[in-house]
Amino acid sequence: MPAVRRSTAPSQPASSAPTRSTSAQASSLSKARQDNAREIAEDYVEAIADLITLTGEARVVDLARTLGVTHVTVSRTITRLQRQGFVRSEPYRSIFLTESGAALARDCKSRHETVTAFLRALGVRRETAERDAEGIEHHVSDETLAAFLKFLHANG
Amino acid sequence: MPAVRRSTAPSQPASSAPTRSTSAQASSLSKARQDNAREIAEDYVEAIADLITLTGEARVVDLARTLGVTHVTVSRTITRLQRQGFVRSEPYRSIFLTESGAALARDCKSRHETVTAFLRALGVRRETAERDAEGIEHHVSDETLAAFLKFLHANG
DNA sequence: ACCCAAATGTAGCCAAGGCTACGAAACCAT
DNA sequence: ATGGTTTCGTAGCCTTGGCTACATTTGGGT
Ligand SMILES: [Mn+2]
Ligand SMILES: [Mn+2]
Ligand SMILES: [Mn+2]
Ligand SMILES: [Mn+2]
Repeated sequence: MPAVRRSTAPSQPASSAPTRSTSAQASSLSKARQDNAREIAEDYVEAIADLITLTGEARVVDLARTLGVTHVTVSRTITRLQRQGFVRSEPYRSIFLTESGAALARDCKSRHETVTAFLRALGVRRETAERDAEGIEHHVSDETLAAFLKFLHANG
Repeated sequence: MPAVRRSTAPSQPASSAPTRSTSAQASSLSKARQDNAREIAEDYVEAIADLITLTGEARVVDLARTLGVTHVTVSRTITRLQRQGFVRSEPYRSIFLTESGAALARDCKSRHETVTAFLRALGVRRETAERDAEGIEHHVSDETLAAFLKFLHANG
């Protein structure tokens, strides 16, 4: 008798179906992948802006402390951010934001604060709101952000 | 005269300050890094569960379409998920969720739906809600999720 | 049975984020 | 000015997510 082969589950035609209805979902999902580097960039420029405001300059060690990574990781990432035009820096000097980088930082900080305030308004504890906002901030579209602001204005 | 050295910005003591106040923030941020693989895992198990429900089985090609990546990427990721105990699969066969994987899938799907419904309730358009939820779902803590649900019940 | 198209796997490449270890530069006191 | 501490850079390693090109296995049709 022929070996049983076939998996142990099926019981339905399967296959051939998913081809069109899923493509919409695919775009939502595939996006989320490559965007990792962009999220990192956002956290960096925001941290750099904060450090400059708070201490006058952004140094590698300070960024490493703020971001919770080693100075090596910061150093290499700064190289990438410079290549992408968000910062400029010279060896052993502190780091500066370019116009583009500063603009991104402003945008990120704004989103960060809106998300945090929104979660707080919903009754989430400060610590949790801060933690969740740190991740959520990178995924709120302008439309959703507007909805958050509208809610805040209505429940101020 | 001694070369000018020093960067072109400062004007403040700088340094030495950020060391304690930043550590809280660091934990929020450092988290967001390594968690990338976990987010991917969540999207995979959720997609696998959906495919099994919809078509009876989850095959590599279907996953590739759903997730918007090539079958090669899916294949390798499945290997990792198997190593981590979320799925089991044999060469050329369809993919199954383990108990652990199924549990994670249920949790993710639940979060996904709650976030989507919440955004919809806030007035965000369906398409935008779907897209944003796909990213936000991975960053919502139990506490925040509870706040979302509370809002939904109050504004059902 | 056989053949071919589709599905899956493999090899090998890249970018990115993380790390440790170690060397070089800068800075601060003495 | 010199030396020690701190900061920064480099080398080299790992993991992961993506890809193309190519090999292999399945499975359906003739
Ligand atoms: Mn963040
Ligand atoms: Mn932030
Ligand atoms: Mn997702
Ligand atoms: Mn999802």
